[in-house]
Formats: sequence, C-alpha cells, structure tokens
Amino acid sequence: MFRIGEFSKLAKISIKALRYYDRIGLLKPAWKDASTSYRYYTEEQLTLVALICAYKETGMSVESIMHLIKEEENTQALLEKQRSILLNKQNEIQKMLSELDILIKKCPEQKYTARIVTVEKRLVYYCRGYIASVESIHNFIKSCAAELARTNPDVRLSEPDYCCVIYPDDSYRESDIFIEYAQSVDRYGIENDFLKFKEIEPITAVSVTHYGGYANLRNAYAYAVKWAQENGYTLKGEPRERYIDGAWNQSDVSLWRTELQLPIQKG
Amino acid sequence: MFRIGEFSKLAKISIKALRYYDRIGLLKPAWKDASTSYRYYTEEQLTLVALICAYKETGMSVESIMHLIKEEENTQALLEKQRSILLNKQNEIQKMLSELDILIKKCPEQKYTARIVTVEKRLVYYCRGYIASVESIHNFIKSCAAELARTNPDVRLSEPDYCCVIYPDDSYRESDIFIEYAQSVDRYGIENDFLKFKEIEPITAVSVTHYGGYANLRNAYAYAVKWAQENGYTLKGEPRERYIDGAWNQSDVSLWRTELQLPIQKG
DNA sequence: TCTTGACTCTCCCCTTAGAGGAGAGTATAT
DNA sequence: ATATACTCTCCTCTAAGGGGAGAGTCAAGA
Repeated sequence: MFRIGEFSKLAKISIKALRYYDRIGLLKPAWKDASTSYRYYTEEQLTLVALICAYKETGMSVESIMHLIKEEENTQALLEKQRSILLNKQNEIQKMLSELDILIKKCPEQKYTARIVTVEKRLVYYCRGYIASVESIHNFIKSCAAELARTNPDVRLSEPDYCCVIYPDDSYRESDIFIEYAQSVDRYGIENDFLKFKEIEPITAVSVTHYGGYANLRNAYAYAVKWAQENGYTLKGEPRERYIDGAWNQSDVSLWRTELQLPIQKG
Repeated sequence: MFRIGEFSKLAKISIKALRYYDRIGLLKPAWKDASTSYRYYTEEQLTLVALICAYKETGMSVESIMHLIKEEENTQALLEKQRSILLNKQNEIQKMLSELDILIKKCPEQKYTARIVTVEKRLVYYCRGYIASVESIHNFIKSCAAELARTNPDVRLSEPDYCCVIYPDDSYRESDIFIEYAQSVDRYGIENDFLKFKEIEPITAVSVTHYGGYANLRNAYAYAVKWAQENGYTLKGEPRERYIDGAWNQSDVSLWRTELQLPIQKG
C-alpha cells in the first residue's frame, strides 16, 4: 500500500489528478482510512493508472475513459468515436490555418455593390426548423423540397423565383439555428406541422450579393447597412438570405453566391 | 443605432458574446443609456465585429484579438504566433491519432524482465533544475555536460558508468518538473550553484529496461513494483531513471531505451 | 391612456480537468 | 517531545461564453 505521494511518483500522475479521479469515481484508492482520510493505493492500481493514462494520450475525455474502464460501453466504438472527433479537430485546424493565411497575406476585401430591389407580394410554401450550423443549410432546404414533393406533388415552383431564408429568432446563435425557408409556388397546397403556405408581404430592400463562404457574410451585412444609412433609408423587417450557389452545386467555395436582402423604408 | 438584438442579427454574433465583449472591453457599445443600461451599437461597429470574427475564425484567443484590435502589438507577429500554435496542435492531434491506432489494434504489451542490480557507492557530479516536460530532458542533460566541461575541464567521466535522473519532488507533475541528473566522475571538482559533486550511497535495486517513448514508462514502473512485491522486497528510496538511448541518438522512438532502478530492501 | 408582448438588463450558476494555495491534521524520525 | 514532511478538505481560478431567473423597458395596438 502506498500513500498518495509515493503512488503519484510511481504512477507518474499528479496528486491533484488522483484526488480528482477519486472524487469523480474514476479511480478510488484501494483503501481510505476513515479516521485520517488518508488515501492508500495498491500496486495493482499502477496498471490501472497506466491504462487510464494511455487513454488520456488519445485526448479522450475523462468521462469517456470512465465508461471504458467500467466497461459500460463498447470499447472499439468509443475509440472510433474518438478518432472521428480527432479527425474533425484536424479539419477545423486546417480551416483556421487557411483563414490565417488569408489574414497574413492581407487579401483584398471583397467589393460589394448595393441596389434597391422590390419583391412583389407572392405565394410561398415555407418550413421552419432548427439547423445545427449554417454549413448544413442545404440539407434543410433539401428536406423542405422533399417534403413538398411528398405531400403536394401537384404544386409547382413558380416564377419569378423567390427562395430565401430568414432567421426569425430573437438573436443570432452559432448552433441550433432557427430558420425559415420559403420558396414561391403557383398555388396553395396541403399543410402539415412542418410545411405551410402563406403570402409574403411585398418589400423594398437593399440587395447585396456575397461571393464565397458564409463566415464573412458579415461583411456584406456591414456594407448593406452602411449603404442604406448613407442613402437615407432605415431598416425595417427581417433580413432575408437567398442561397443561390453553394455546396449543393459548387465545390469551389469561392463560387458560392448568396444574396442578402435588407428590407428598408424611406425616412 | 441598433439595440443589442437587432445588432446581433445583423452582425451574426450572439447577444451573450456581445455582452461578454462589453464586459472585457473588447467591444463596448457606442452608447449605453445610463438610466436603463440598454446597449446601443452603430453600423460602423458592424465592420469591427466582422474583423473580430475573422480573427476568431483563426482560433485566436479573445485576449490576443483584443491586442490586435487595440493595435497594442505587432499584427503580423501575433498572426505568426497563432500559426505556430495551430501547427503545434496539429502535431498533438497526430500523436493522439497514432496512440489511438495502437489502442484500436490492441498491440501486444511490452514484455519486461526484472533483475536485481547493486549500484556501488561512487562519486558523481549532479545538477538540479526544472524542465518543461520529460521530452526536453536531453537538453537538460546536454546543458549539464556543457557546464561540467566549462567549469571542470579536467574532470573525466568514469567507469563503471553511472548516469541517472531522479525526481526529488514530492510528487509527479506534468510540467516544470524538478529533476536531478547525475553522472559518475573520477574526482571532485569546482562546484557552483548549478553543478555540484557528491558520493551516492550504494543501493540494491530492481532494474527494468523500457523500450520506446516515455508516455508508457508507467508500465515499466507497474511491472517493477509488482515484481518487487511478489519477490518479497519493499521499496526504499527515490527511483532512478537511466536514459540510455533517446532522442539524442535515435530518431526511431521504438529504439529508445530507458532503465528504471527502484531501490529496494529485503523484508 | 393602458396594456401586452417583445425586448433587455443584471446576477448567478455551469461547462474541462485539474492547479494553486490556505489552514488544519497526521506520520515518522530524531 | 518535537521538527519536518506529508496529507487532508475546502476554496478559488482557468476560456468563452450558455442557460435561466427575476425585474425593468420599449413600442404598438386597443
């Protein structure tokens, strides 16, 4: 039996970590003196610590390690899950590096041009729901189209096309984004919980087209708002986003095209 | 002027983040109503948010972004620093992935063999200091050798060789590890704050040789402790580690060789 | 003018995996 | 008996906000 300090040196793990693992139940000392609260560990527990540390080397969370140690979950599955987490992180870092390169090279800012558009009153079908992130927006749009085809095979998409997304939530969020997708159609159809029809009010809006990924769509907003301001308009109503070209038809991100419509009124 | 909700939607940033940035001073609202505490933002601040978010896309900390925004530090330098941080993370993830592969493939455990060694009383020079992590141990050893050569050019390393590292700290730590490096020599020399001489007491120890990286040196400890236990010895004294082959002479990690000596006594 | 619903405020707790330290109790060698 | 080393629990801290409670505020419709 070793006291915590000696065990710590033999196991090459900090005392703090041992006490923490005791507390959360990952590794209880073999015996704890009830009167002094001293922790005592056995030499068999050295092997267990080695296993825990091996798992930790993979970047796994202590919670997952706890599952593994107690064999509550399938080991291979958890390891594979961890691998996919790591691959994900790798991708994120790749993205960050390329963003960094853009900043280091001081690439010229995108030039925007604004124009006034009027969107007539028209009939749309629309769906509201939550998406995990803006990257997965086309999956949502696909499921809307599929739902329309399933429940209203006779409804046709109409010209002039109108297809946009608004974010009716109070404020912006990074995840679990609440969105509304709308697409103009030629007639009313059958509604359900997910898919409904409505007439959208006509608006006048300042329109700005953004090329590229969605991360710097903010710049388009900033430009549009500034332009409206300078030209004596005030904003009124929910901004709309029309995803024209994107991951669904263009693999080159720089060809993605998104139109922004900020409803305005004179004054 | 926009209230926080509308500004949040236009800037595509959460209200919580805006309030947080206000609190830490990264982005104060253009005006704050003293009586209601309402925050009001201007359209110029949209551009600023876009910049902040662009920096955030690189994974930079808000603290660094604050420096960049306030132009307190050299922009290019900070960006390059961030790049090296990211490259570092990339390496770590690579390591984790290979550790994961080892676990998934259930590679057979290393087989250890223990033997009893006696280390005679002998004269050593020794240095104590802190190292950032066990990976940088050979740099420390190099600086010890350099110090000896500088201050005691006439002192020779003696046979039988004795060269080891102990961790005289109370317990194990991951970083800022306090170590003592010792190497046997043929005579006393001039001491200074860093380098000293002493005779080490003779010990009997159980010796186990470990091949490979230091991450699973724990297994060697576990084996040695168990072996000592089963053969009726009790541990007594600081474990010693002899780094025989390592990063300094072998690029292939699997060829690294480390000897563990756990001092024991019969009983 | 009143009300109602939407919006905003501050304050508090929560997240990981422990680190650092204070103050008090305990083991062991001299 | 004491000195020193060791251990205990408890507290606060980390980064970047998220979630929610309870209270106050704004703007539009009745």
